[in-house]
Amino acid sequence: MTHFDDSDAMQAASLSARAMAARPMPYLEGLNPAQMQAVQTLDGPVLMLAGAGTGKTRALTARIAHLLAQGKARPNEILAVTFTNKAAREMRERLGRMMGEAVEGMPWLGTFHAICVKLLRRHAELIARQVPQGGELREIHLKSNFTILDTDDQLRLLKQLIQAAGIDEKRWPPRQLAGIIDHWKNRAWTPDKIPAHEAQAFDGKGVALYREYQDRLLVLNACDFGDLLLHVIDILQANDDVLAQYRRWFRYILVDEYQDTNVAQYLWLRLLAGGHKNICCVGDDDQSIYGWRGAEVGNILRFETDFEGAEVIRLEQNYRSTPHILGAASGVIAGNKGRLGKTLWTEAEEGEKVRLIGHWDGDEEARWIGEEAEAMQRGTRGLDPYSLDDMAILVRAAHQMRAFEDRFLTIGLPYRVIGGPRFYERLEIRDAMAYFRLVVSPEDDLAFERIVNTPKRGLGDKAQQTIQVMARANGVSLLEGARLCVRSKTIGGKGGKALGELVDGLDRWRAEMLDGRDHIRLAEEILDESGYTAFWQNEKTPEAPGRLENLKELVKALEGFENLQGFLEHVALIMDNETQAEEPKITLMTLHAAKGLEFPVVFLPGWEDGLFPSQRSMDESGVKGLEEERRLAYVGITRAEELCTISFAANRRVYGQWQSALPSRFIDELPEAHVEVLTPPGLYGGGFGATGMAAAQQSAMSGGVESNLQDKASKADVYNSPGWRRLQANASRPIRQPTEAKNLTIDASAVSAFGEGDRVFHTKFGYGDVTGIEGDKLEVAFDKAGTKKIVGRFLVPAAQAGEVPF
DNA sequence: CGAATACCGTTTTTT
DNA sequence: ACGGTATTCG
Repeated sequence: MTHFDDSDAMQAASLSARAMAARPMPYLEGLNPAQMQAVQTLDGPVLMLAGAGTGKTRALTARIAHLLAQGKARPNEILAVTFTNKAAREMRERLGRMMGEAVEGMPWLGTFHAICVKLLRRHAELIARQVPQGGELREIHLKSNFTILDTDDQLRLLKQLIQAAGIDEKRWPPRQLAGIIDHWKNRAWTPDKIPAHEAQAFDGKGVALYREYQDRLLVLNACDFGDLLLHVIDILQANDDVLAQYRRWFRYILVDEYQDTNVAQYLWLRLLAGGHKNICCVGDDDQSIYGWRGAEVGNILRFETDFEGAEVIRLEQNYRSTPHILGAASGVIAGNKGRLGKTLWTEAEEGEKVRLIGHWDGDEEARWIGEEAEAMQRGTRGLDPYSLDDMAILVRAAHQMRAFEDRFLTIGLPYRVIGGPRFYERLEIRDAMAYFRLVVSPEDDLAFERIVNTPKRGLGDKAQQTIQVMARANGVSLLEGARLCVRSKTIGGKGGKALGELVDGLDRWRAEMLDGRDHIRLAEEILDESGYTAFWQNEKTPEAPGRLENLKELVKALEGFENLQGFLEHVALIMDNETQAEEPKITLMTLHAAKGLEFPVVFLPGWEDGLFPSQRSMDESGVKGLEEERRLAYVGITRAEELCTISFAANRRVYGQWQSALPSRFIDELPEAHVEVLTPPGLYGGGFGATGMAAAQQSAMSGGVESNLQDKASKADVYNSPGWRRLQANASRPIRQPTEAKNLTIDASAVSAFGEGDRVFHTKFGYGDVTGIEGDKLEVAFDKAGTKKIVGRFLVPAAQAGEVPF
């Protein structure tokens, strides 16, 4: 066994650490007393309770700098864990800036998963299982070149196991089983540790399937994301020598976003921090919003008892938001029980109150926010103009974004959506990666299954089953099975020929790779010769051009790596889609995605009971669920630096059905002193001056809407919540009216660019025909997406977008 | 085998 | 309403 071969290096490292001795400490400059304490309390357990916007990353990086400068540890002796690659990258960059060239490395700064992969590659052999194979039990070890499965592979595997067990897939879908296994893994429960009351899961067969799944993974030499952590815990628990080694090695441990840790991560940290207890956890119990995926707020609440003698340091001075915004946020979060408690304060100017406005329906809400954003862009009511980059709309659920997208496309307001599938989990990227995987590891059966009929090669279920049978009968991989099928003509005809070509292609690419051919060229060749590129070129869906674009990006991403193997090693964990700065855009994202971000101007729409707080959350998790929703509200408000606008709609289309709702109970919890109620025109006798064209337009619109909506709730019902009435009584200012004459400004270039009957392309809606022109907006009948009104600058002539007539 | 149709589910998401 | 998937039909 060779897993201790780094120990000499460790010794050397800690010796010269002391030699580094004290140096000037510029990184301490400008820290407030609490931050200073958090930075300088180096030994023993520390809980840094860092409220929103209190400079936690700054303190964290300064702390690392201090550890290094004080000679307490060398860069490779500090374990610094984050949840996301983004957070890890940010910390690394900041540290680099702070320390100059002094730190190269920090090899152990990374996500839980990235660090686990590193550890697991060293000690994979220590993971062993008795797996039934060919009628007897065989001990199988994990090998250090294991592959990391994506969710798709995982699901396919589970589906196979469910089918093999003769379970009805309809009633017991693989997704559900994946969820259950994930839940168990979050708790660090291996198959033999599932408590009795949970063993009934999945028709009583969950545990058995879990066990089979783990067996299969080992045979495939693969891990899912949960395993990365679980295996490392297993190794540390079962091998005292390894544990002791790492406890000595990681002299100081730092953990970011501690409130998001699950049980497995907690156990992992406890194991590693067990000796010296030099662990500093940073977090905010009020921002724990990931309970639904296994995060345990309890971890942070229990910190002081878990780590005896822990020092708790509160960061409470906020550098982000105005007093009104902080006041509103504090008022809401005060409704939660069992908090560790913090009082945020700021030296900032009072600023604007949080604004609250109700709308008749979701479309009107989107319309109002769109116009408000445009007004802020120009500068309104004596406020300086804001860039669209300074504004964000934060929603509870992704489907709320649609109303905004539709509206913004119509008025031509540039927007950007954060979230959605990450680059590497997109269909085309995973397909391409499967090809690469298969070239690098021909025995990767999951990759083979993925691409054997992608692009279509005339190899359907039947042919694929034949390959499976052949492979199993001969005890070889699917690729080899396929080769046998071709040779023996078991699969003949068109499909057989195509399969033969695929097998030959894979052989050829692999040979080229082993010859040391340039991996970028090779990647291009693989995608071209396999027909994958052509497949998307022939596809006429609106997504196709984007997918080809992504494939190009994928090949470009290869530049950063030595070879295909190296690329595949890292890609599953590291790749995200970095969006490059373009023209200013308003940002649209979920509240969850907004955690850790900040914007001068924030809109929080959809504050209606049932939507936010989410009914489902309350049904499933009761008070705990409601409290998590409340923390989400807190997170949302505290994203705002200067101006925060909360809104709700009385009526909303949900799953195609109009539904009315009451204003969110969180609205009732907003302290009056920090809130200004904007009065919607027309709702209270229309006493506010709607004038001229804008008013006419407004009433025309609501009239049109209303007539279609007989079943909507009456206004009186809707605006009757106690909190809303209380706040309404305080209403100070009429709503800003839609801006005069906007529709008279016509973008001449847009008008002249297209004519009726033109064939056009839109990146979201695909191809369509121009059926009408109104001012600067075009009415386009899209082939797939229906008829939309769109500003000309979002459209491209179809021929230019690559559509081939007929 | 591949295209047309029936059916289902529908909060939040990282690695 | 809608989009993804599973089944059915040609």
